[in-house]
Order: sequence, then C-alpha cells, then structure tokens
Amino acid sequence: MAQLQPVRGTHDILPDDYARFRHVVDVARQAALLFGYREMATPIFEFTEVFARSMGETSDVVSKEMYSFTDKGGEGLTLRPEYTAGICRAFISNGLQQHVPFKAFAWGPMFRFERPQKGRQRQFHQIDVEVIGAAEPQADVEVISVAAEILRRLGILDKCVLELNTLGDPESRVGYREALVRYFSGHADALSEDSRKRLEKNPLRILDSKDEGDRRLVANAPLIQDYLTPAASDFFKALQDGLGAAGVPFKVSPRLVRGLDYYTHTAFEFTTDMLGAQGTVLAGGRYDGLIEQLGGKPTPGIGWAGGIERLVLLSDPQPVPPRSVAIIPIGAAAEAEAAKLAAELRRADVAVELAYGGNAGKRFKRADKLGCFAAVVIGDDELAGGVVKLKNLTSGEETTLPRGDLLAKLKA
RNA sequence: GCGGGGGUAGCUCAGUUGGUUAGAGCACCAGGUUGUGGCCCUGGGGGUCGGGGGUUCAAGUCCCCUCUCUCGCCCCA
Repeated sequence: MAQLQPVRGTHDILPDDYARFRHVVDVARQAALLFGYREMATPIFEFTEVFARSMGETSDVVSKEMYSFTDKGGEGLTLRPEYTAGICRAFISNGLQQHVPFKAFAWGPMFRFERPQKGRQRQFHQIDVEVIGAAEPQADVEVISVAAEILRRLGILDKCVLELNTLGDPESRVGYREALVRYFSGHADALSEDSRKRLEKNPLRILDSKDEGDRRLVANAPLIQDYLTPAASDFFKALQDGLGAAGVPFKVSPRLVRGLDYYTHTAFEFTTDMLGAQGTVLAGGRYDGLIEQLGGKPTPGIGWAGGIERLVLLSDPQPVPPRSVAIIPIGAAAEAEAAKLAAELRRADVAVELAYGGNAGKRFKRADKLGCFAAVVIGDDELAGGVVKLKNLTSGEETTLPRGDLLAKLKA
C-alpha cells in the first residue's frame, strides 16, 4: 500500500454517484414490487460449499475468482460472487417450500477476483430477481418481463437487445453435448487453443468464442434445437409465445450459453454494444436442479442478476437536486429563532439548510451553491414584527410575511 | 492469468533536444460588501509530478521494477 487508496477493483461511491446508484435500485425495487416480488437479503458471506456446489467446482468463478478465507473458528467461508446461490440456500434453510412460488427481489455487493475494467470491478453490485418453486414457462415470462420493465423505466431498454436461448433439460443437454464434442473433436486442429481446453471442460462455451476460426466452425455446428426432447421443445415454444403476448421483443440466439453449471432450459441476456467488452447488462436463466444440488428437495427455479454499475453507466445522468430552503439568521437573537424555525419546518417535511456560521453574504452564497429555491431571512427587524422575509432565489423577489404563514407558503 | 495504452493541483489538461522557483482553466478560501446570492475585480491556499530504484553535474522528461486506471483476451452482471 504505497498510498492510502482503496483496494484494487473497489471504488468509493460518492454522493453524486450514489444518487444514480440508488436510483437504479429504487426503480428496480418498485418495478419488482408491481409483479409481486418482495425484497429480502442474505449474508454477504456463506460457507464456501454453497457456491462450489451450486455454481460448479470447475466454473471459472469458483475455481479462480472467489474471495475465500478461513475464519478464526476454522470455517471455510467465501464472499458471495453472486446472489442466486445464497437465496436458494436461504430457501432451504428457512423451510420456504411451503411458500412457493417464492418470489424475491434483492440487491447488494458481490465479489469476484477479476482483472478490473470499466464496468467490471472486484466489488460490484447487482440487483437480483428469483422465483423458486415454479416449473411453468409463465414464470420465465414473468421474470423476463420484470427485467424488461426495469430497463424500460431506466430508459435503457432501447439500448439493449434481449437474447434468448434454451439449454434444454438434462436429457436434451447430454445428447447435445455429445454431438458437440463429436463435431468439434473432428476439427480439433482448427480450434483455438482456448477452445481445445473448453472441449474437455465445457464444450458449450465454444459456441460463443470470439475467435475467428472458431466462429467459422461454430457456424456449421449442431444446434441445440435438434436435440431437444419434445418436453424441452414445448417449454421453449411456450416461453416465446408468452414473451410475444407480454410484448417483450427478443432475439433467439442459438449460441447463447451460460458459464455456470446450474442452468437448464431458459438462458437469456440483455446485452448492449455501448459498454465495450462488458456488454452483458442483465442475465439469467432457469436452474431446476440447483436446490436439489444444495441438499433441498427437487425444486425448480428461475432468476436473473443485473450489474448496477453497468446500468448506471447506461442510464442518463439525472441529477435530482434536493429543493431545500435556506434559513438565514442575522444577529445573535435570530440564531435561536432560526434553529426553532428549522426544526418546525423539518418536522413538516420541508428540507432546510441552516449554515453553522458566517455573515449574511456567506450564507446567501452557500444557499445559492446548494441550489436552494428560497431563503428565509430573520433579523432583529423581523423578530420585532413577528414576520420573516422570504426571498425567491430564482427571481430575486422578496416578500415579508407573518411567521405563522411561512409553512403554508413554502408548501404551496 | 495474458497482451496494448495511460498516471503532473480536488477536476480537465499544458510542460520544448533532460536545465535553475512545475503552470493554466475550472473548483476552493479570503477581501472588495459585518442585512442579501448568481456576475465582476483583487489576493490566497493547495503538487511526495502514482511509488521505489538507477543513469546524469542536473530527471516531470531517459532506463528498470512496482502500484493503479484503461482497451482487448479470458470470464461474467
């Protein structure tokens, strides 16, 4: 630590930025509430197995990106790299199977040891929506609709494209995986080095490789659609019909895959071309096997997470200056009266700026800088007359009115 | 983890082939105005030139290491 800096990949969120951050969370919460989702939170750290067992030991996140440590009691713990695993754990821990479908909205910090870039930090924040205990494609439609509504309210839906795919049920996936391995093995010498590794670990990932050579091979690779069981195929059809009915535009992307092991059936991503390599703004899918993997009874689930920092980068800055009124006392006697008046106004929900000191000139300057819409001046003359002077800081117009009329005037 | 490009005041930046006390604009503070803001004028405070080491009579400037931001890969929200 050469200087007093935040840890690499972490950032302070100062008031101006926090207002935008907060706006994203508020809009998301409000929209989720409209669909019947209820806000909750889980701990920021969990036993390491919660993530290892759900996301897959071989996934990149688990194998090399987690902030894991042993606590003083000898427990192996991990700072959460995502929200889904923790919410599923909470579902099991609290016996929530009697409340299905369980619909949750959550947000908070996540931690991943990655190389930082714009829109990618080691501590980052996500909004998250989950439905646990619903096997119907209507749940998928709803969950995606919530996401679209949030993006619409943030004014960034038209900057994004919804890409949709199905990974099929486990039965479909086994057959498809075999077909892919067979196909790519036949062209192994033409594959990139990265993709040769993926062939063993996660052949599906080859499908979204950015390597030119890989892409040429992928173009002729088998499609998941041809390996879907009738049930999986019907499910995907129902999802698309449902989205159409809900008025959510989408694009089927046969090469869209997921990096985490727990996904089945639906996979989707809202992506943008405005954030460079960090084009995924909000993504998720169905995870019917996850609860069981964590030790619960077989329970289907679906959900998504959205990166708050990325959403903030896409949304237009909209400074919402607090419209407050400045009280400006002149003279010692007025100080006490100003404090009293400030308390009264604040109790009545009027935002008040009361400087700690300085003469009238200083205080007016400060009121102006803070964007106050009006100033209330109290001096010896006003005290004697039981009045206050109200100055409109936009027009400069001044009026004198009885102290008792001030609240009503300000509220008008 | 791999490859490329940057770090000079709170912010945006200038700084010549190495050369003496490192500058500007904005912001901040003070005064002009101890009962009136915005505009203007005058003055002021602020810099380990990201950090460390090296070359040199002399380093913001050249070399090495390191930290960090950034673009791409990987991965993902």
